[in-house]
Amino acid sequence: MNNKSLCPINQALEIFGDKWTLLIIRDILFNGKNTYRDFLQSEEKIASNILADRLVMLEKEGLLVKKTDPGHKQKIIYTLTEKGIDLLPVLFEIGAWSAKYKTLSSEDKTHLKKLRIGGEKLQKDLKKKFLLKLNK
Amino acid sequence: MNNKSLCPINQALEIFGDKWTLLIIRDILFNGKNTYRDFLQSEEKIASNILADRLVMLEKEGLLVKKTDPGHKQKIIYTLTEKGIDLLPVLFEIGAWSAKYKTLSSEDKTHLKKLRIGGEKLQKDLKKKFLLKLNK
DNA sequence: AGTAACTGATTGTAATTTGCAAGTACTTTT
DNA sequence: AAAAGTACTTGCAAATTACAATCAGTTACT
Repeated sequence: MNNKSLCPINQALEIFGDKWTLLIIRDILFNGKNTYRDFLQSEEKIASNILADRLVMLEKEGLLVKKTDPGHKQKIIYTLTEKGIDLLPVLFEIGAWSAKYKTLSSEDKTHLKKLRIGGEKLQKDLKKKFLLKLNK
Repeated sequence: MNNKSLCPINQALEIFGDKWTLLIIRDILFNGKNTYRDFLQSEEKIASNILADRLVMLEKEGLLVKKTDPGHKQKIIYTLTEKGIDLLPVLFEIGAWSAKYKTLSSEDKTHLKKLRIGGEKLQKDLKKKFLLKLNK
């Protein structure tokens, strides 16, 4: 499934047009996860080989970087680059769509409502927060 | 790959989290396509069995409806429902992301620039246009 | 009326991707 | 020294996708 076209939608889908990639990015952006274990343990139970594959791909594509935790040689912290952080608006719109058409848990509903009310500002703040993480 | 979780992102991805579904919707929304042949002939060369599968799924999920062309019994016109049309913001954001990070054809670049300048208004107009199509 | 082209599919088979369970190699904790 | 935690890797079965061919009804042409 390689390079079907130069269409912007298609080019984007060649990176995150699958069932798992955006879930990993969601975990980082909304659920505070940043290690292999974190991702493995998330609700949807991604398989370890798929996870490894996607992490390599996302790094290759420049959406995230690996950093070893200082004082914890074995631990690897996955951090989004700006290119990755900039998927925030995409995830917001997907969330908004689900909020309108899917039955969600009341937890998710209030969470999404907050996001909708916060809107632009909240997205900017979130982006700033992750850019800080990236640069330290 | 069924019902991994109730997370809004995941629920959405279970519908359009693959390489093809959003391309079909893009074709309808941005490229004026609305028949099986149209979709088959688009740049990325979707296989006919995959296309058939996705169209059935999208109808089942309520994102599009089939209408037979009056005066052309064989021809089936695929039309987005509001649920489908409401993926417009998602596609916009994906386009914006690609505009920032991918090398695009100059054609696509000017197209996306127009969309960015048009912004909200353009999205509203597009939605109205497709709602009209749906209701006639 | 007969034939060719067009329509939305379906079928069969090979290639690819995913899912699952187990294992590896190294590090940190106890 | 042993146990638990870390990021993966491996092997194999199952599911999905890709590709080419075919089908059956409809429309257009002569």
